[in-house]
Amino acid sequence: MVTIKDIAKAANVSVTTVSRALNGYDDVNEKTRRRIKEVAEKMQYSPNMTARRLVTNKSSTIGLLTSSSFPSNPKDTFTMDVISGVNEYASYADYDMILFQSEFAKRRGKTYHQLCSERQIEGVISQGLAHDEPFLQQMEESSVPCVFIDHPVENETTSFVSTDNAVGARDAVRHLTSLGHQHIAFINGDDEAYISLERLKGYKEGLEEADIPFNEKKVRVAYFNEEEAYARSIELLEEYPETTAIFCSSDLMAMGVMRAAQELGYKLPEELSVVGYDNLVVSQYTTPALTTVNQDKYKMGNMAAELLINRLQGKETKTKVIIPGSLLVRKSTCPPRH
Amino acid sequence: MVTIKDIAKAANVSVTTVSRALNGYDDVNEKTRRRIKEVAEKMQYSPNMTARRLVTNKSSTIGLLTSSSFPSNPKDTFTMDVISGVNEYASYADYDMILFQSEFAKRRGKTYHQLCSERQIEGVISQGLAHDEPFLQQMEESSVPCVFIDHPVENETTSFVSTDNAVGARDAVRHLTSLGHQHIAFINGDDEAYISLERLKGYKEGLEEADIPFNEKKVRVAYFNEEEAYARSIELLEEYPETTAIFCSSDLMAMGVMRAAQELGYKLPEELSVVGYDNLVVSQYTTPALTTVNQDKYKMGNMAAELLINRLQGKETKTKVIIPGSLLVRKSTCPPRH
DNA sequence: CTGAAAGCGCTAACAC
DNA sequence: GTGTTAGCGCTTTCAG
Repeated sequence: MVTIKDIAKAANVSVTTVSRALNGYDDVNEKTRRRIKEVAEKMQYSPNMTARRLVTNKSSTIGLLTSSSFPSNPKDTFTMDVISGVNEYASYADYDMILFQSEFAKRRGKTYHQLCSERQIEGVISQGLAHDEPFLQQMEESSVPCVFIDHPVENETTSFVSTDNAVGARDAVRHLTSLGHQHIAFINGDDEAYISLERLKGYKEGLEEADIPFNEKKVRVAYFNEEEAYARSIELLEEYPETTAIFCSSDLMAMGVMRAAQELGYKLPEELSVVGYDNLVVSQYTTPALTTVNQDKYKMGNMAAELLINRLQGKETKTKVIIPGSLLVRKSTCPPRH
Repeated sequence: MVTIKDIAKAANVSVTTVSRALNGYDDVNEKTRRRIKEVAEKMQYSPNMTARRLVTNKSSTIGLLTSSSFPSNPKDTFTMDVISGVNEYASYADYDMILFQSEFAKRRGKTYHQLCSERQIEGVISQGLAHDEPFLQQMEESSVPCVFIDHPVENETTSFVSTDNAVGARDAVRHLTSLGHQHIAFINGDDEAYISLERLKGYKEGLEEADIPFNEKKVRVAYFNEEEAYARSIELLEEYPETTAIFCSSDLMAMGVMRAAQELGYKLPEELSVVGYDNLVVSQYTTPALTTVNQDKYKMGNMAAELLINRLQGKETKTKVIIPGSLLVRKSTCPPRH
C-alpha cells in the first residue's frame, strides 16, 4: 500500500506538503504540486479513507434505514426504487450508502445512536418505518442529520420528503365520482400514519366535491397488507353490497381486493372499480390493469439524498419536498352499472 | 464521544485492558471484565469502527459491484433480489455492504483496485457485469477475495455462484418438445457470456433428446434486452413461419417476444408458445402468464455473501455453488396447433 | 510556501 | 493479568 509518506520520500517533501498538494490547498507552490501529483500518479497512490475518516471524523457515508428485510413481499418494489434513487445521488456526490434494518439493529441490542456513531455515519434517510417505530423518535432527537421519507418532521437537523398524498387520494376519488360512482369504499393502510391520514383527508375531499356523504364505516384499515385487504374487502362488500368502487391506499392492497372481488363473482371493472396507490411495476400487469396513483419512488430517494447531502455539506437547502403524484387511469375503473 | 480512554479512566485500568476486556480476550480477569463492561454500558460506549479499521486494516465491509444504475429497466427486479440476499447475510454476519457501479467508477477514473483499497473493502461480489467488462479481469487478478455471480472463475481468492443454466434450458426445451413442438427457436442473451453458452448447450441437448436437428439460424441474440428481442422475434417469425415455440434467455426478452407475436396477430399460446428465464415478479402477471425457468436470485446473493464472508473469516468453504433452478409451467405454453 | 509534531481511537507486541 | 508503548495513515495547528 502506497501512503503519503512514500510519496513524500519520493518527491523529497514532507507529508504535510503532500497532503496539502493532493487535497488542493492553495498554499503550495504549483510546481511542487505538479511534481507531487505526478509521483502520486506514478506510484498509483490512492488515499486511505479510513485514516482520513479517523482524523476528520467524517465518513462520507450515509445510512438508509428501513424496518426489516426488503422486499417483504416480492411484488413490493417500492423500497428498491427508493434505494436506487438514494444510491444514485450518493454515488454522484461521492458518498457511500449503507443499508440498515431497524429490526436487525434491535435484535443486536443496538440503539439508533450506536448504529450511527460506530460507523461515523454522517446522515441517515429513513423509509418505510412504522409511525410508532422507536427509532423514529431517536432519529428526531439525534444530532445526526436525517431526512424522513413520508414522516413529517422538520427541524434543525431533520428534513422531510413525501408525495402529495391528499391530492393523490382526492384525484383518485374524483376520477371515480366523475365516472358516476356514488358508493366508494376506502381501504386505508393505517389509522395513524401520516400518509394514511393525508389520504383519508383526500378521500373525504373527493367525496365532498361530489356531495357524497362520508361514512366512516366504509373505511377499513389493512396495514398495507395484501391478505388483510383481501379479508377487509370481503367484509365490506358483504356489508355494503351497493359498493361500486373501492379505493385502496396501496397497489398491493388493491391486488388483494381484486382477488377477493373476483372470487366473490364480481366482474371487473364493470361491477366493481378498483383504484390503487404507488404504481408498482406489477400494477400494470394485473387483470384488469390497475388504475393507480403514481408515486415517483426513485425521485423520493434521490431527493432525500440530495437534501441530506446538501445539508451535510453545509449548503443551503430545502427542509421539505413534496413530490407531485399523478393518477394513472388504466383498466380497473369504469362507470358503474345501473 | 466516549472512548476506551474514558472508560479506562473510569474503571481505573489501562486502555489495553479495556480493549481486551471488551473484545473478549481471555487473558483478563473476569471480575475486571465485568466491571469494565458495566462502566462501558453505563457510559453508553460504542466502539469507533474507523479507528479499529485503521489499525487492523480490516473494514468488515464488502462491496457489491454491478455495472450501472439498477434497475436499468423497472421490471428488472433481478438485481434487487440479489442485493437483498447479499445484504441479509452480510447483516447477519455483521458486515456492512456497499454498492458500487463500475460505470460510475470508470467515469471517475478509478480502477477496481482503488475502489477497494480506498475503503479497505475486504471482499467483493460481482453481479451482472458484462463478460468483457475490464473490471472482471481486474477482480480475478486482485488479491481482494471476491465471488462472481454467473462468471465461472475459481481460484485461491475467487469463488463462483450460479444456477444450473444448462439444465434449466434443457428442461424448458424438454417441456416444449413433450408438448409436441418441433420448431423451437431460441432467443439468447449473448453469444459469449457464460450463462448464454450454458443455456445454448441446454437448448441443444433438449432438441437432441427429441431428435430435432439443431439449426443455428433459429438462434438469435438480443442482449437481454426487451426491445431487441421484440425485433429479433419478428425477423425470426417471418423467416421461419413454421415456428411454434420460442425459448428466451430472460423474462424481459420473453415479454418483448410476446408483444411482437401479439402485434403480428398470433394468438398466444395456441399459435406460439413462449418460455422465459429468471422468473421475475412480473412474469406471473403477463398475459398469458409466462412459463419460465426460476432462478433463486435471493439465494444467489445470499450464497455469494456466505462464500465470501466464510473466506474472509478463514473458514473452510466451497469455492463454487450451483443452485438448482426449476421450470415453472404457467399459461404461455401449450401444444402446437396442427 | 514548507516542515515538524501532535494526535484522531484503537490494537498489539512487549514488558512486568 | 495488566500496563507501557508504538504505531495504523492521515490532517492540522504552529513555527519558520
